[in-house]
Amino acid sequence: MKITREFFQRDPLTCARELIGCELVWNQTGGVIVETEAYSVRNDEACHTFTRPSSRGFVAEKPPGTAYVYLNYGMYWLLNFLVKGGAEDGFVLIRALEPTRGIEEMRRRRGMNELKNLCSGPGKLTRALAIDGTFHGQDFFAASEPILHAPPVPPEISTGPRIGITRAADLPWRFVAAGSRFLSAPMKNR
DNA sequence: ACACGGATACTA
DNA sequence: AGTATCCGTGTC
Repeated sequence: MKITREFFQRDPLTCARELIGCELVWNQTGGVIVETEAYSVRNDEACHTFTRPSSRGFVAEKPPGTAYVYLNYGMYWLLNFLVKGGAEDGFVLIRALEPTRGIEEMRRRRGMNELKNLCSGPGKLTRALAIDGTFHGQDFFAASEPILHAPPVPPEISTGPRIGITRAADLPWRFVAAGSRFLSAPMKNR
């Protein structure tokens, strides 16, 4: 089932949860999303909109579902989707995939053989799918080819605190496919 | 444990 | 122009 723009016209927590299990495909490479994080424009000091005026402008101007891609630590592109038009605006960060498409091509781009290491992190999966800064602001729902597909059956989900942040580090806004071996880090039980 | 690396947004 | 911070990864 194809994901439409309306999917992203809800709050970030709902979108982050329901993206787990969806297949993300770009140019014959991709996988099933097994880890996401929600970021909210309101009451979330970890969201880019809290410290970046350019990010607030992005939310104001772009339609829901737009790709928000930025360079972190000077080396790794991180992929988010803009969530807008529901109870809260914000972003969903895509943190890990279970590889399904173009595995040999992703192995080449990553210089890695082990399947569980290809897309098990937000910086890894963008490199595997060849996503970079040119994707920032791109509206995938204006294109003909869908890049997101909903699963026939929603997977079981675990939640916990987000990874790698300093502000609002206590909020349990990380979502993973329960028991997946393709995560960026193990989920703490709660 | 540590180095790597650059955009963004501050200060002045 | 100088500084602080940042949603990470591979190798040490």
